[in-house]
Amino acid sequence: MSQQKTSRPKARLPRGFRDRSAGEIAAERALIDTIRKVYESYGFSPLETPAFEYTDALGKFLPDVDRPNEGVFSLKDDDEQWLSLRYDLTAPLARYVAENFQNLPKPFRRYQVGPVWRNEKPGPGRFREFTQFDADTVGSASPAADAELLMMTCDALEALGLKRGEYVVKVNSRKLLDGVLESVGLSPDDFARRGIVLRAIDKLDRLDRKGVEALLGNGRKDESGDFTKGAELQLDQIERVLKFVSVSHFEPDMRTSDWGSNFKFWERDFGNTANGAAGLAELKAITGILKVCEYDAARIRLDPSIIRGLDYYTGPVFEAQLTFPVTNEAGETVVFGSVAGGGRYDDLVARFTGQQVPATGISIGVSRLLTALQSRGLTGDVEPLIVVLSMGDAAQSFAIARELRAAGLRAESYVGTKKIPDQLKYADKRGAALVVMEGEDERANGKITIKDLKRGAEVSKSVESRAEWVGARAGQETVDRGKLVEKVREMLARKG
RNA sequence: GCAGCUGUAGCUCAGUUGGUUAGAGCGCCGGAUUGUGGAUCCGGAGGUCGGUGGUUCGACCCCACCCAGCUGUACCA
Repeated sequence: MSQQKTSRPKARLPRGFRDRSAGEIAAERALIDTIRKVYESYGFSPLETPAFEYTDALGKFLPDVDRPNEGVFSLKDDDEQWLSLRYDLTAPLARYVAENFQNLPKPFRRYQVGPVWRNEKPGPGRFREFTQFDADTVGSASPAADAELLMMTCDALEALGLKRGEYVVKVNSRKLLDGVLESVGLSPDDFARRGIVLRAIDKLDRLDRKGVEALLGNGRKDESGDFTKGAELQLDQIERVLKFVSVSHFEPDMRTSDWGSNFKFWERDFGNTANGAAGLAELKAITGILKVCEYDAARIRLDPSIIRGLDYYTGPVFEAQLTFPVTNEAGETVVFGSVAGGGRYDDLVARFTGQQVPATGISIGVSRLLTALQSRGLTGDVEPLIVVLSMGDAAQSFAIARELRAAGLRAESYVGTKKIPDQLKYADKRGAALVVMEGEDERANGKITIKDLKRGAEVSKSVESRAEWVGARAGQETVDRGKLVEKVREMLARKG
């Protein structure tokens, strides 16, 4: 026996994964339904792809090694080919488009919602399995496609109950930053240093100006003593880069709701570079559309510090942020990061077909958004539950439950083996609204008893002794058997 | 990956300056109460004190290594 003990498995969740129960599921379902309605109203259609893709389709082999990248969950199929769990919904879309190219309408517009997996170290609010909700337009190079996604994101957030000013969708273009770097004298081919600069700018949210300066220069040491290598820029180069991104970050006075003045400022600064000019042209086209459609800078704002993930974005990049404070599980107020992000990726499909297919998309982080919205009381509604106690044979209580279900109510019959007090405890724990009892007494008199658990709980607060509590029969009524459904409806309505 | 902190019952945690049978609360099971959820009381089950090795007459406690978790940081397509 002691041998068996040592081999007993420990009941534990793999780290970075979560169990989710009724309340959260209902809330997520409501959130997804709301977004879905908005996306469908724009003409996007659903697509589902499997959790697994061939690792090379995801582009996730380690450089020069015949083994998948760390960061994805991978396994070898029995034909020796590597499979990986998808880490986002964009790579599977690119594969789908490449595989079905000739049959798809162009532009191809689809939305997809589902879990994605990342094999990384989890942190507070960061998991290895989470849900994303994506919308993409494939096969259009027009800034109209980008502008539409921005407007649709605003509509979705507002459909979820967010007010103007409680969120902001920020736009930038990768080409702008390339223009800045070019004008500063950093070669576009210096990928390593460019990457460090991008990452440093991406950290503006979390670090102060000094920290970002250090990362752009010689490097930075954090509180734990760990050192991060910097981009080795000269002081005047750092100055120019920070001036560009600081439009919205360090100098609130320069934050402008007038898109035009930003453009003038940037044109002077780096409009003469090829990348800079191209980026400005894109953004002007997008903002022109937004203006006419009356999505002003209170909702969608240019922000040069928006960078997003490094690799596949080729033009405009987007990020939606919440502007109100959010309380986390520990009860602390936290600055909530982005709840959606995306951008233009013109080269992804070309990986498969060799032909460039312009594409743009945005992805809502469902799990994160849910956390934020829950603190504002967005919850899914669940039909009240009625528990029928088992007081004779099971068939009897099943019959009552069936009668209630036939009337469109949500009813379950107790299928355990316990006595009445425990059955009531069970109903209580389930959060049931009502309990129905039909024992020998009732049956003999053609009656049935219905108990309102919430009202009973109220009564118990003023009850001292057990005899009194038991005798009170709190919140319950006994009526003619034939009036079951009628009475149940009445009691449910009374609560609401 | 790097750094710091933490591992004792299903959960949250006490505890021993090294000394026989390791504790509490919650939860669970049974009872007081054969058909009434709260409150209260009684009883019970549940632990190789993260693992391995060492020091010692003796280790849950001290030492070394390992493992896991947490926090920060890096990476994050």
